[in-house]
Amino acid sequence: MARYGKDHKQATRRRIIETAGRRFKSDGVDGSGIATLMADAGLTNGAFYAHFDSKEDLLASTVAAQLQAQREQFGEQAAHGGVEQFVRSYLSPQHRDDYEDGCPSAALLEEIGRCSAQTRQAYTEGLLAVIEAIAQPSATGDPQAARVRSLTRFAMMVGTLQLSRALADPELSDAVLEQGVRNILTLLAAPQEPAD
Amino acid sequence: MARYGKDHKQATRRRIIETAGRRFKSDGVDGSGIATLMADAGLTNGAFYAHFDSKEDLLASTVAAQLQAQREQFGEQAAHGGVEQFVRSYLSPQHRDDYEDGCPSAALLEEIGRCSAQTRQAYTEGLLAVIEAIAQPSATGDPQAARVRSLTRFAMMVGTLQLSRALADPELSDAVLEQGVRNILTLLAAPQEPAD
DNA sequence: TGTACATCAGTGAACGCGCGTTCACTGATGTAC
DNA sequence: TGTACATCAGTGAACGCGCGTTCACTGATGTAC
Repeated sequence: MARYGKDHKQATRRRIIETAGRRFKSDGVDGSGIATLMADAGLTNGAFYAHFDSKEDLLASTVAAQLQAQREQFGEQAAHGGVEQFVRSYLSPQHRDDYEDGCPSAALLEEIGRCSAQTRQAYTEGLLAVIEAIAQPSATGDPQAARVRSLTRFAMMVGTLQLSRALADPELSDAVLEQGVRNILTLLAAPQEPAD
Repeated sequence: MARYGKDHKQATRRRIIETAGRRFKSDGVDGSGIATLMADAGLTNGAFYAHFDSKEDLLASTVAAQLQAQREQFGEQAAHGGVEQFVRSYLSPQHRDDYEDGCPSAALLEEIGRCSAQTRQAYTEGLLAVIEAIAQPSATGDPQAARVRSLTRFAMMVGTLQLSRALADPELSDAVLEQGVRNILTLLAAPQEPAD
């Protein structure tokens, strides 16, 4: 064996992915250079390619890890506080002002939309797993339709959070978040299949 | 006078802003270099700084122009086809697949969120003007509350379009757009101020 | 009418810089004997 | 136990490249006389 234990390299890789997730979310993918990403993990730029094939490879791994962490977090929130508390927490000023620890979809959706089909595939699968974790377990009828409803409500929460981040007027931003909560609760209470 | 008429430079500036809007929306701001932006307008890179102070100056001007064009377009759509047709058109596969001619908010919201306060101020004002153009003229009660409701519904449409662009599964993407239309129509039909 | 000059939108080469990526090297450890 | 060697995660300088930005220059036009 070499100078490190057999789990050392794997642990380093996980650490890079973890700090890169925070950096990507706060500064954007194009705004985060390899040297900075590695410095965040306590390393120098040269070691990067011992762990990843390319920057896009890191992005795909990071997105998958972020979504997995979100799935666990949302699952707990939904189990403890119910759906309403989850919605209030997502559409809160605290979440709006915290890019680093916030929702990866809200921070990276646009850039993911412009990525390769492979990266988008990884995103799609990870997001569907998140959706399963927060979906109403009591949902009746077609499970595929219930999945689409949850996914769409989630997209609407993402858009609301993104707009609240872009608005320059803090009061307006707060009001949009509050209205967003009302809208999502309205959708959750509405009859789900009108006429068909 | 010089070799061009007195409106020539102004017309060139408008042309740069117009082509830059399309390029920014399809390739992203960081993905669009000055040389490419100028070539799109039939010019070379050197002429850029006779028209704009910096790339961010162009971005702010472009965002303002894009929102003004969208205000006119949405105003016509809402007047001719009503709100429902406007929603169906916004959340359509055609719009999803057309970045260049599509909604500037859907393409640039994330990047705007990371911009200077000045650029975000320009965005906020332009977007509020768009919202005025599509707001229900028959809206009752507090006009500020009606504005927030319209803005939030719009944010939700933006998020739905963005997610449909990021999903790798075309059928799922279509289904999310359709569910998005249903959700927005549900919100439009819902009583607007439950209990207060 | 003809010539010399002023104007200024646009050209295109060059600037320094930071990017993603490569690679020869380091040095702490485990293994062989 | 002691010495020589193999391993390999990580270092740090260097690569070519395209970025945003600058600037001396061009050349078609209008003006002066």
